Amino acid sequence: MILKKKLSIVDLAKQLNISPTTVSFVLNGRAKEKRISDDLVERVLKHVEEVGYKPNALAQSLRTGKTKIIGLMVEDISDPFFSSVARLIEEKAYKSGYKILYCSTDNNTEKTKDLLDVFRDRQVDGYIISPPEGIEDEVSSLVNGGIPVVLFDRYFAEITTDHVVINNEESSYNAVVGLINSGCKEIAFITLDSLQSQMQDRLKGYERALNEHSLNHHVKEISFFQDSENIIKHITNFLTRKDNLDAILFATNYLGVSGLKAIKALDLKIPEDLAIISFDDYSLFELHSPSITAIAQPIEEIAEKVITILLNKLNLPAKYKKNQAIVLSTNLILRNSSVK
Amino acid sequence: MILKKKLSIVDLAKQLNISPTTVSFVLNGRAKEKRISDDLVERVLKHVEEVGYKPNALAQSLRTGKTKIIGLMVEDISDPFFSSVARLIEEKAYKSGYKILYCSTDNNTEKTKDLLDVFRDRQVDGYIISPPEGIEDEVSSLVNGGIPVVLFDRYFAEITTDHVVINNEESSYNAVVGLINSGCKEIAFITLDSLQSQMQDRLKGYERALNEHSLNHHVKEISFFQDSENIIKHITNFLTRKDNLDAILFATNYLGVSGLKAIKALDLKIPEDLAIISFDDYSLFELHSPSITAIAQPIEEIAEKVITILLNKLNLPAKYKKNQAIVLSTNLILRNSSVK
DNA sequence: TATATTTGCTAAAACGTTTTAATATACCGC
DNA sequence: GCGGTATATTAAAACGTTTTAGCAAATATA
Repeated sequence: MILKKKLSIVDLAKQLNISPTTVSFVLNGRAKEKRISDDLVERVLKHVEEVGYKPNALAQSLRTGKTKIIGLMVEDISDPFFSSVARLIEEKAYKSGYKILYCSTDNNTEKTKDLLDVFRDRQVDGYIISPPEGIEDEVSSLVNGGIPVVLFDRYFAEITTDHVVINNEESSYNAVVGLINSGCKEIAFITLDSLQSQMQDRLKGYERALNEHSLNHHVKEISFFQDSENIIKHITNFLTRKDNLDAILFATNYLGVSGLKAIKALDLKIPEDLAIISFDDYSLFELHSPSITAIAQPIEEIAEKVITILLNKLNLPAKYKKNQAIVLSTNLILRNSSVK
Repeated sequence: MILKKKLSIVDLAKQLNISPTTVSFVLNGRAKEKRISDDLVERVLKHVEEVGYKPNALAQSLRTGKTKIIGLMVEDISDPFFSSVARLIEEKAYKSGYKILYCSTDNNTEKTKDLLDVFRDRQVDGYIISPPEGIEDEVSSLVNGGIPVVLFDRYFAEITTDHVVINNEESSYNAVVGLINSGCKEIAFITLDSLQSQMQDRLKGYERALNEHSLNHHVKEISFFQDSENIIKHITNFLTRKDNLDAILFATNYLGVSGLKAIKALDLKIPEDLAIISFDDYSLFELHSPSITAIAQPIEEIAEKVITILLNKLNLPAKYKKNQAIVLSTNLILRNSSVK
């Protein structure tokens, strides 16, 4: 890769004594259609190869309106769930010639709106978003404007969009039933004070399981906008106040991690004093002593569905763009923390 | 954010009955310099505000040659170390109006070369790279071409570039000395078969510590291109063959994690049978039983230095662009796994 | 031989900015 | 009332593509 003065398609055309139009047609594979002679096609391609010409992507984008860039907004790229999904999405996107412009929303509505503006200014071709609360209108106008958008991890019930989520309610229902079957009676649900669909559904599943077995509800909602220190404090406080609990379901992996820290500090035994299940599996839960039962999301499948839907929308004619709502199943990985 | 037909600066000018040039000058804060009357400036700004005009970033980039995009290449965005650094870099970049185009290199030389081409085609203004082996020439030509590049986590001794790394040799030296002081005699180093600077330096530190104490070397190099399953197999095999070991230093966090899995499977006791220290701290090491001593990299500081250097290079005149080689210190977090 | 069709290629406009160089008017001193 | 300078604004070129519409020559049709 040597950085000479960059050649333009006009330079190229001059060198070949033909018009830029012809070069462009050849390069865009429209030679047959435009009846460029095979001789000339070959001459162009050979020369392009020789001088190592690369078109200016900006100029192409300006002219065509297509950037081949996908905007990816996740809650937090340093979260293991989101970074794993992002990794897989990136891989598949690059394979189809798309690049990823990314950002973390922090679940912050205003920040997200700004970021959407940035993406729009940059004219990304499509959006992949794990949306915070309060951006329904913005998502709507994108969708109504015919711009490909795929939501994941959560969605807005009020607006029709393509989205890929998991069966949150069923997942937490099954987890809680598992706890009940292993003898737990006072089961807490530690979650975020979030109205996002995935959080609400997880709550519903928890409540349904308890109701069906006539058990007491113990819900602790923690504000999303806390650092890890404070989350631990709140959980510690909750556990100290509620000293009759015998199990906890954590609604996200980082709540689970903070919970484990709190439990360790309080010197409680898992699962004897307290059985544990957490959403979102990862290596920590596997290696922990005792190992932690987790609701594993099908990360590969999520990424696969998200990018496939988006690429289809990007490349297929509008009439095929029916909205898809994909609901994937989780996998309850039973480990020692939930068996009394 | 409503998606009307997008207005151009020309439309705006027509509506105001002035020339696009004037609008452009006002919008770029060059009104004073260009002696646009205060009246007109106000009229323009008011109208821009009213119609919600946003300039087309592509056209701007095409004209100015600046994209306000930074290309970020990390080894693997789903690795906790890299995703944490990426997160912080992203945050600071956005604050200065820069966006991040990112990708994972997989430490794959060819893939990385392709990705560099993609970034160049997209005309990113600057590069942040944790480089794989074999891209010295590509990095050289960027640097020689006057394009801002900052390497991190590792660098190339043969070429002068700005880079931000940690004191790898000293860090592993100190870790090994720690193990020796707590009575270990047969200390293994499990690392990657990598010629990258950080890996070589970590190896050097290990060897120097052993040599100074006349102890036996036990180095296990694992190929980078393995999935986690195979890494565990190799470590298990190594541990089985070398049954006289009493301590291990892992050269990266995921080697550490795989090592813990292997150790668990072999039912060895930490630290009684085997003391453990790993590079790169994260929550798993803190919560593990016993907790795992780790060499923590100063993630905040790394991100801060990287982005500061890059932004300076992007915004300061060329003459100030002296290369900086930053070496930061790690923090050996002593936990139970390394105290016999 | 005149007319239509196909073949092979291109000129010029367009995308939406920024920037250079210029113009036109007003003001000033003398 | 004339040269000079400051003031206020703009026309046009440039960035590097793609694409529309069209031209000329060659071939087919009648």
